Amino acid sequence: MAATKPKRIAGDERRELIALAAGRLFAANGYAGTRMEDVAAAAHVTKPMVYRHFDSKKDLYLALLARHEDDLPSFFEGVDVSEADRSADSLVRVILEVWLDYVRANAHAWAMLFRDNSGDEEIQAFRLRVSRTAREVMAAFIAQRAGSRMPPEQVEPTAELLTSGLAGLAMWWIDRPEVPKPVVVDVAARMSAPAVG
Amino acid sequence: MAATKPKRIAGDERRELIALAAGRLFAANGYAGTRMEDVAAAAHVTKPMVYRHFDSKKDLYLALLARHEDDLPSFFEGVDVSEADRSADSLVRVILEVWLDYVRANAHAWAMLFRDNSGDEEIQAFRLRVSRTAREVMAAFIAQRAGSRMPPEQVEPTAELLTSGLAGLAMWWIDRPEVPKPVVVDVAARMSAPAVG
DNA sequence: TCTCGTTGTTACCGGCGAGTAACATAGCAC
DNA sequence: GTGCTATGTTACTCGCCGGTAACAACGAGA
Repeated sequence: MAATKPKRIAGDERRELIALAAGRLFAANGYAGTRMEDVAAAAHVTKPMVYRHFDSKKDLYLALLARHEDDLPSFFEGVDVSEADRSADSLVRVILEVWLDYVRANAHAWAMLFRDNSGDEEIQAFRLRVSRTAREVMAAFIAQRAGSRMPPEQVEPTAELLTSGLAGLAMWWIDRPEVPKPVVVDVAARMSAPAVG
Repeated sequence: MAATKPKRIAGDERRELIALAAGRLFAANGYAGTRMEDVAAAAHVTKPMVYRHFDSKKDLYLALLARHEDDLPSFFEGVDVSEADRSADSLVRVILEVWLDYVRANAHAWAMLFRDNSGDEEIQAFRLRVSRTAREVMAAFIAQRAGSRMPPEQVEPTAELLTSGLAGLAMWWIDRPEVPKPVVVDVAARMSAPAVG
């Protein structure tokens, strides 16, 4: 739409443009919620061009996931490992900083790898609402218990970390019936302590 | 297939059987990965029966989500709030116990509300692999830093809680560009401390 | 026993979207 | 200029699956 005349572009370059567009769409709308025609349109091409570069929709999606997976370890390279002069706490903070930079710079990749995505807008909205409620309940609890010891602007992100972490821990436990409950309680209690201890 | 003769059952009862079967399938295979015909078969009925009780596939899915959402607060009722004689830490542990009981008893509901589910088996497998790798890396880090202070069987669940929590925190931050990075670093560092401090 | 509403089935429609065949042309090699 | 290949398009096919019409029979109540 920028150019009325379809511009001819080298294959490898076009492939990158398609991958880029597809990454955005998949991250935003999920696998089922993204149509190949949309991908093509977003890359300013038509469907057969997409299929010239990727065998199938799943192939395209998995290719993107694989690429992002390969990129992941690269963020470690940013960590300055001259930790001799660093306190333990300081090292962790450096790692977290680099990690957050990576996340910001690769939001699409992060979303594809870790964000939930049913593909349906209404369902998405419902789950967002549930998550928000859980976060609010948790935030209220944290504010009540950690109150004065935590800056207000840190309450919500702390609540998000805890609810997400506990939800993940729950799934982990569901998949491992052999793990005794006290173990999980101990873990959850210890990790919750900085927020609600 | 148990009975060769199709058994006649009261409407409300049938509706519950369909909801139950659908819950299992949706939790296991996700929204896109579940066909209405499968739901019907799992409830030992045919498709039109499902549509007699639920207007559409989405209606069925949302009805289940809504039901589970309504059930959620019920687990709080199990908490003995006579906290006067309880230490702060003990109260948190009681809450966690009750919560875990709820999770075990309602695994399908929990999975529908919080588990990611693309619907495609291969994609699912890929994401599981990425999560497992992340958990392993984190577990190694925790073992190295918290080493002697943590029982070995608690390392993996702790790693799972942290990776899930940080992934969630990252998504939260991506959606809120206005939040300054130091806030997120502070939160992540404080909450990580019990594991890697 | 006859009726009628409820429970159930078989056998279909229709559309959406993944994937493709066949054709068009830009532009480099010579 | 004259091919020849890589890049691009139009215009389809086709299967899957959500949803439905039409019909069958059970069994409670008269």
